[in-house]
Amino acid sequence: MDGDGDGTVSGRSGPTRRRDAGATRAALLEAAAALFAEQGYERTTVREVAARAGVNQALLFRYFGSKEELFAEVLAAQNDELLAGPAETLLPRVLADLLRDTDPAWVRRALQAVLRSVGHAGAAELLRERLGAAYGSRLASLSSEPDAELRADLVIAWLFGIGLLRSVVGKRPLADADPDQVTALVLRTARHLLGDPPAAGSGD
Amino acid sequence: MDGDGDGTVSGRSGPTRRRDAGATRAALLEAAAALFAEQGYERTTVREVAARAGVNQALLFRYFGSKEELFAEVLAAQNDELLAGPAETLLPRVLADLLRDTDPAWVRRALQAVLRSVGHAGAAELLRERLGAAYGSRLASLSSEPDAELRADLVIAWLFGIGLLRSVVGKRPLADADPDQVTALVLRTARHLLGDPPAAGSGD
DNA sequence: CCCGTTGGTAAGCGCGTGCTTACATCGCGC
DNA sequence: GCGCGATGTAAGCACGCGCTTACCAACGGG
Repeated sequence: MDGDGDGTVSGRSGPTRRRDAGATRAALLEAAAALFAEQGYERTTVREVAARAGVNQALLFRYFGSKEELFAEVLAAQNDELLAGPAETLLPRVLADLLRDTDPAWVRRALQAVLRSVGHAGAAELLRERLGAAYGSRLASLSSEPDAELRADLVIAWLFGIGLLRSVVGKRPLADADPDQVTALVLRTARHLLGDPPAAGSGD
Repeated sequence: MDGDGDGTVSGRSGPTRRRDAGATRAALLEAAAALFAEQGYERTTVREVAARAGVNQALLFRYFGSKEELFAEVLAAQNDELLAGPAETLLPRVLADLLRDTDPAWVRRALQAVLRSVGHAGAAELLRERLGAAYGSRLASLSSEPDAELRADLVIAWLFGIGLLRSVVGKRPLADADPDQVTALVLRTARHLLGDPPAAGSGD
């Protein structure tokens, strides 16, 4: 920052931020997750992500290789979070995530990102092969019907539809509804669809 | 097609197709509807639409003004189709559209187009202000619960979620499920959620 | 037949996108 | 202190996008 350091000769003035690769990388990841959730993959540009992270866009490519790989890492970083917990608490927890009105931690916004990015193969794959598969097997374990897996899929479809209609589309009255009221209706109806749970201790 | 008509001087060889503005316009509309349903708005380029319609892309702008207006016309052209019929047949009919496996007439593919284009304001508006509002009032009329409108919204969310998970995401077993089986499950469960219909003839 | 309007074409424009390049400087280990 | 690799910067590239322009010829009416 000495007097002769204004670098106007070539416009290459070098670093003005303290160097911290880890923080830079985390800032990009968080900015990307937020923007993908708000706008979806297609409408989010790498310049926007870098600006929100407060870094130069070239760093996005240095740390993540491409926009595509950044998206993959955003999804992967949130994958475990979305799959945590046992089957019995799955529905209330996913509903809580979907219905939460205050700004959640970015790690909880994956569903919004993928719902807004369904045209992207990576998002569709996450919905189908990871979330869908994991949610499906857990929800099916709550039903003793012969078509338990199909019923589980219909519940998953409902969850995603709720997220879509409330947060992405903004349809009232669902968009403004009291989360507890929605949750109560959904849990009761899902219970009806799934039927009785398998007997836990009836085996001889 | 005479020997001296190879037009290599300026590359402006003039028309090679018989002129029919109406057919051209319809071809563009149909091609756009199909591509928007397959790929969503963002990933569909005007060159693709024109190529599928078998016309020069400049005609897209001549007849529709912009890609944006083309999309609006595609949605508008399918709006009435999606809203036809009374409340009692709404669910079976929308489900039939969503679950139909053979290539439907393009006019019936609006839901897929909008589900794949939810990031686009026009699609979101259609889902919210037109389809959502119309479906909502009709479904709410099938319920005598005090929160009938919210329950109707939850049914709409389900419909959209089913379309999303089956056609856009391709999640099995829902993607491969027998339409009649799905319809039976959904109708029964929706009936449970909506509760008893209003009394039709109890007034004196 | 002539002329004006209409519909079709090829080529090109301006801009924004994802991505790259070259340079500067920091920070750490020796 | 020095050297080198790591990290940050500004500028720029190649390409594709939506859209425009200029031209040609078909078509229908007078």
